[in-house]
Amino acid sequence: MDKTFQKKSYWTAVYEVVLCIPEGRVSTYGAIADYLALGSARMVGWALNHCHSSEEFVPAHRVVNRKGELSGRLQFPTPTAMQEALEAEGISIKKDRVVDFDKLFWHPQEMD
DNA sequence: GACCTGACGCCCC
DNA sequence: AGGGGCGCCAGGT
Repeated sequence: MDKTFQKKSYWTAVYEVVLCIPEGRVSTYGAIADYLALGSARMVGWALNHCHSSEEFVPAHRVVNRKGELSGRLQFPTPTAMQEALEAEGISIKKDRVVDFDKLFWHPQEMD
């Protein structure tokens, strides 16, 4: 694919939602997939894997799996980048898991 | 054009 | 309660 011509694909919708995640909050692949009603959580994760293709910065570090684990941390430039990015926003990480994930969890439907 | 893979999640044993 | 398997959809090879 030629990135010079940004192809409007499935992940564009995912980016839009991810960009709406408030700073200091986190969301899950399943929640996003459920809100978009497109594909499945797996698609969201796969889409975020291509987030580097987006011109805009996508706060992929705010997206975790349903357990609140930083499942995609290994996909970042450095394995600790995701954790540090979250901690920079005031989110505590313990053993690759978001502390108080239940409280920090943000559902896209919340912005409606 | 067919098969495989993937930052997940839920149902079934 | 824990572990394993199938489903999801699109892109890449």
